[in-house]
Order: sequence, then C-alpha cells, then structure tokens
Amino acid sequence: MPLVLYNTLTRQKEAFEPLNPSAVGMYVCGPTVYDRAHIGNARPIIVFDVLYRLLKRLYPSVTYVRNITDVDDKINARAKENGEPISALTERTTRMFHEDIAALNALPPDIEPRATAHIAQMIAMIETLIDKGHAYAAEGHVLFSVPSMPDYGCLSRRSQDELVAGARVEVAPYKKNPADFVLWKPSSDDLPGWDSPWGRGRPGWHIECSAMSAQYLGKTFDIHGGGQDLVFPHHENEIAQSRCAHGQPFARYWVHNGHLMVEGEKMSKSLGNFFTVRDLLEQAPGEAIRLCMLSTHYHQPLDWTNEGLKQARQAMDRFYTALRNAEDVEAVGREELPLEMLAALEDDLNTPLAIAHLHELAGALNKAASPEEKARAKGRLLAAGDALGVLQQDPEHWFKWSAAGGDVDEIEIESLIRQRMEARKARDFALADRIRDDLAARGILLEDGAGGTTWKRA
RNA sequence: GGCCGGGUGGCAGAGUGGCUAUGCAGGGGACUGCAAAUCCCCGUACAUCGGUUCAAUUCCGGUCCCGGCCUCCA
Repeated sequence: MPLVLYNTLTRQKEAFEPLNPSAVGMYVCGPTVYDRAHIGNARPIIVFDVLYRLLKRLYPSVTYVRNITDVDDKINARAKENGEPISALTERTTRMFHEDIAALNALPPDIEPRATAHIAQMIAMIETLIDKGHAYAAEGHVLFSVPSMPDYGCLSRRSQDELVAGARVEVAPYKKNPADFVLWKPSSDDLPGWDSPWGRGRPGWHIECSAMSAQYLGKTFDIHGGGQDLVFPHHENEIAQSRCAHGQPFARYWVHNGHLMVEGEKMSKSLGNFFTVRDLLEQAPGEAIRLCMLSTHYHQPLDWTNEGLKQARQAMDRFYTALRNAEDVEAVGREELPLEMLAALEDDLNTPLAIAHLHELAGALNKAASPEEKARAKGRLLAAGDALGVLQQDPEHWFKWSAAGGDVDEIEIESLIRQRMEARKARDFALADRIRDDLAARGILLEDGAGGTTWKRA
C-alpha cells in the first residue's frame, strides 16, 4: 500500500506520489524564537518527525527543511522588554528549542535555515513580484496585490469578497486593497533592518518561507506542513508569493496538524493552563510526552490532560517491561518494520492504530515461549517503536528516570533489595514487606521476577 | 455570517456496509509467601430523526450539540 496523506489543498486523502522519488522534499514551518517552546509547538514537531521517519524508510533520499524565524516583531518586543540584544535572545531561544525537542526524540531536520541569513533571497523575490505586477511599493512598504492573483484563497477556500467583508483590522492607508499583505516594511533605527530598494527595512512574515523553501527544495516540491492555524493567512500567502514569483506550482501536498487543548479548554496564559515543553519534561520522560502526543490522530484536535499523560507513561512502562523481561535475548529483525505497523502509518499517519499495534507486539513478546520466538518478537517491537521514535533506550534507563531535581540513591536501593532478599530467604516476610513498603513510600516499586528483583520509579 | 473538523462503551481513542480495534479503569481466575509484573476470561458502544439497502455505527438528507480558523497564534 502506498503512503496516503490528507491534502488540505483538495480536502481529501490522496496517494503520495513524489515529484522525484529519489529526492523527496518536505518543508515545515518552524518556531519564532522569542520564548520557550510550549506544548502546542511540540505537536507539529513530533507529528512531522514521524512523517520524516516514514519518508526516510520509503524513499532513498529525503530533505526535511524546518526554518527558524529570527526576525519578527514579537522578538523585537521581547528583546526590548528583557533589555537584551536581539541576537542574544534568538540564539538562546534557538538553543533551548533544540534541547527541548531533542528530549522528545525529534530528529534534527536536514536543513534548518534562519530567516536573517536569507534576506537577499527575499528581496530578490519581492523584486520579481513587483516586476510581474503582483506587488507594489508604497510609503516604504511593499505589498502583495491580492487581486492580481485570481485564485488567491484556494487553500483556505475563501473568496476575495469574503476576505474584505470579514476583515477585522483597520486597513492601512497605503494598501490598495484591504486584503493586500506586507512583503517588506520599513524599520526605524532601533529595529533590525536591511538595506533594500525600498529603504532600510525588514521582511514581512510570509516571504521567508517562500524564499527558503525555493532555495533548498526548489520552486515546486512535495510536502509542506504546519499547524492548522497557519492555513490562513500564512500558507495562503506563501502560495500566492511563490506561485506568482515563479510561475509554477508550489507545494503539492499540504499537511496540517490539529490544535491542542488543555484539559478541555483552549490553552492560554490567563487560564493558567499554559505549559512549556520544559515544564512537562520535569514531570514526565520525553518518550511519554511523545507517545501521548501521538495517541490522537494528528488531524484531530488533541486534548492534553494529566490523565492522558499518565496513561501514556503507563503504556511506555508496559512496553519497556516487555523489553526488560526479554533482556536475555538478542533482538532479531529489528530493521524490518512489521507490516501492520507500516500500513497504519502509511494510512495518513494513523498513529493511534500504530500504538494499538505496539500493544499487540508487546503482548506477543510477553507470551513468546521459545528463545527464538522471543528474539523475533523483541525485534518486531523495537522496529515498530523506532517508526514512532520510541523504545530505543535501555529499559533500565527508562525505569530509573526521575523528575528533574528528584535524585535517587541507586546504591542504597540495591542494598535494600539485597537485605530484603536475605529476609525472604530466612522467611522473615514481615521485614521483607517493611523494606518493600518503605521503598514504595519513596516512590520505588519492586517486582520479584524469575531472574531476581527489579525496581522502577512510580 | 463564512470555511473546516467532530459527536463511538466508565474514560481515552481507532475503524468498518454484515465478522464489533487497542489501552486504562472495573469484575473473575492463574502465578506469587503476600504483592507487583505477566497470562487467561468477562463487561456488546457508536448524538438524534428520516432515507437507501437483504443488512448502517459505517452511505445520503434533516435536526441538535461541541470545537477550531477568519491578517502575523503550531
């Protein structure tokens, strides 16, 4: 079965046929680096990481481009607020972003272009748009002329009349049409700016993605992804800029992840349900966060709850328990993705179904009778986990994870376990149970297995 | 108002025109000194009203709810 993706452009699932199967390209809108990544930012990172892993499995060469937006008015405002140079803010935030998403097992993209390193390409593109009659300069600004593109609105399915009728903002006097959007705007001396044919200024938001995707993936490329909220205006405007400048199709498949709610409510700072990835990493291991994120289909809204995170962690415990109990055998066939797993992912990234398969594979491993069967079952579970970006660490490491700051003394625990073993041998179960209870009170759970006693954090 | 998604068992969450996932929680059993983990068994759900059909949770239409987006928020 071929890969099928829901394409926002056509509003239906379509078989994915790359332009060039030996060079697949994917562009995903990355972060604006002015603050820590929040949990909502993490969803596209994880979703498109799964897609990237799948594409790499299906095609010999995949180029994944995810930009860093390091010029933006929110950045300017935050830097001013902090009293620090803009570059200090963007560099620090970029570093923290990398740390946070690495903890979620997201592979780095092949190319991670920064907007400020591509100003020349943006200016060139804007000049082309002016030359072709799709843009005009006015009062130091350059605006894209929406009426110059007859099928503007094809992605979000809006007509130009609706846009004008629904416009909520005050229309700037230099706009010829209320729907026109900014390609370039002037900068005062205290703001970042670059020399341009229209004076010193800075780019509008949308142009960077058009310029950078063209540079690294070509004018027409396979997949463009991002959050659902970007469909309009950001992606609509990218399409307008790129198609009008290049005179050829832009991205062929548009993939958008749904939004995230927290405990049934929209996430917002005022409701106090706003979490950063960092906050979450202090409560749960990255893999649990990742599994939780993948347990709802990417296209659906996801309700992020404490209970959901707890269940994801329990599920990971179950998988790692199966692996820990199969420690004695070497996995066989771990490079080969089980077919049902591949089928689930190829069907528009059905990760909830894929996770169900993970449970079945863990059950099969638990039930495996012979060492040969066990080795094969272990290989299958590991391969399936790898497709989702989980289960690749040492089970012992997983079970000994502790929240940041909460140190456990492993030496002491091992010593207490030995004391308990002695007590059990002497049939002093009162003492043995007291040791177990004391450890439990400290969040350490003991499990007596055939091969001895193991422990894990509650 | 416009555009888009939804309403599935106690909860989460896939899926399907007839064979009714998966996990958690709950009940029973095996194993265990007792537990834990693991294994086995058990709970027959698809908002509502019509229609199509031999057969609909799944297709079509109406109704009622819920959510998102509508100019810089992933």
